[in-house]
Amino acid sequence: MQISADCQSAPHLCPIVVRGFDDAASRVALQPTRSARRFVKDEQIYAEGDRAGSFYQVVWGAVRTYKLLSDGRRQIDAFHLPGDLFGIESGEEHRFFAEAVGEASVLSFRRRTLEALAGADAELSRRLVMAVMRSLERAQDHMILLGRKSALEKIATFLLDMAARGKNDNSVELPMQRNDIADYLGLTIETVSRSLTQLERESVIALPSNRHVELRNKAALRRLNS
Amino acid sequence: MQISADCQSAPHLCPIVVRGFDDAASRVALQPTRSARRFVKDEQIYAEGDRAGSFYQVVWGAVRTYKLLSDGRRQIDAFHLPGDLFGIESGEEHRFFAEAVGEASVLSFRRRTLEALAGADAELSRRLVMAVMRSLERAQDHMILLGRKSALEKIATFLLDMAARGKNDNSVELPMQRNDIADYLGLTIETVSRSLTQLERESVIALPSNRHVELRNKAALRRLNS
DNA sequence: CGCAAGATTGAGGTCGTTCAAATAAAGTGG
DNA sequence: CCACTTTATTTGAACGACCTCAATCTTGCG
Repeated sequence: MQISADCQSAPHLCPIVVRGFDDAASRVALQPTRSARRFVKDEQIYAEGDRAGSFYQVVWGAVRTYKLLSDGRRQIDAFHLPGDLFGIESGEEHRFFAEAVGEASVLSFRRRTLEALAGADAELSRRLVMAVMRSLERAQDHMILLGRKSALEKIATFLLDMAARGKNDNSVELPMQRNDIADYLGLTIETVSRSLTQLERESVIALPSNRHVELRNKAALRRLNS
Repeated sequence: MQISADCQSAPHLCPIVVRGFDDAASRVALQPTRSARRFVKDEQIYAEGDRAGSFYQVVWGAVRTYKLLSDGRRQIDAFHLPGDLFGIESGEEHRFFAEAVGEASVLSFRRRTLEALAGADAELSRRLVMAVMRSLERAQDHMILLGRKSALEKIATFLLDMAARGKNDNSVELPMQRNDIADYLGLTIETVSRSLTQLERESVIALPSNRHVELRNKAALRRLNS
């Protein structure tokens, strides 16, 4: 696939640029193996233990990566939105499961290609470090949430984060259902639901529909965010 | 400071090699700014918000990195043992507090020096990615612990991890106190104490002293580990 | 419309916390 | 080395936040 002006007319077929990968050199270096692949809701992109021959970038839709305990308990470590890279590994195997949250379009890149190019291109390599570092920072921020925040604080942090990642600052379109939110925040669906209801009762948010949250009182959310 | 044969006679003055940084080139590249600095128990190495001009390597002792919520709740994200690097940042500021757990000796490296060298040395750069990736993997494993494991499972995982990192597989010398374990596992000191006591009652471990744990039944611990 | 899946709500239970007290260990100065 | 203080750890009892189980309500979709 060639990166071309078609990206204007058919953006879903082209790699979305992310901070740190937005110059011409990187775009060539990161040329995907083929055009974007479409996944249906809950379709698996890769499984834990799969050989990590590729990594991925969300074009549109959302992707969840998660781990499972032997008895089925699930911890979602991240939601990946358009532009986000996921599936980069240091070892030979994927350490998570990756699934489409809803319908999603995902580009894949050959890992060996990037490694070869990164070996020759120090700047690209430095940028790859930065991309991984950003994942690390997200993971680290999530640890204090999981370990030390109350249910209400978790929900507040989650909503503010989703708002910051979306287009509109005060209106959040959630790509995932309660199920996924619960497993991301280390809660049950019931507690997620009750917390959202409570915030709505207190007029901190409005819930016009299941997937749509209006942030009415961001100051209150920020106070909960600590 | 020169890397020399003195490292044999006075190892605490020399950079400890870590996997991925153990060849001659890396040793020169990672030449520390000065000899190891010694920190007393609970002494701060850097604070959240400090300019991240250096990063560090533990020579001996242990270091904790942690975040605080506004009301003082603390989440320790990692314990750093001899050989471990910490304090590598993608931005300009440190995102954690770092303190010596007990008495500790720590080497520091100028960040700008490494960045310059990594720009010229693709291999060193690739290894830096790997080092950061290993941190990321640790953080990701810790998320499922914090979000989905019970107190007993958390303690079991912690003990097995400490055992794997230490010299002796069945005898763990803990460098930190209950306080730190609690804030690492997202528990209270009381729950940590009760969980350890319970494992001792069940003869899964023995506690000859506060800081010393003998793993008597690793199979049982692994079962709890998931 | 009718069904299945998702979300909410309620009631009750549980695991981990909180608060309090007792015990043990580690310093400290004589 | 011992008495004394301080700090760390353990233990107990009661509470509470979140979970579990169950029922109801809502939404989405053939």
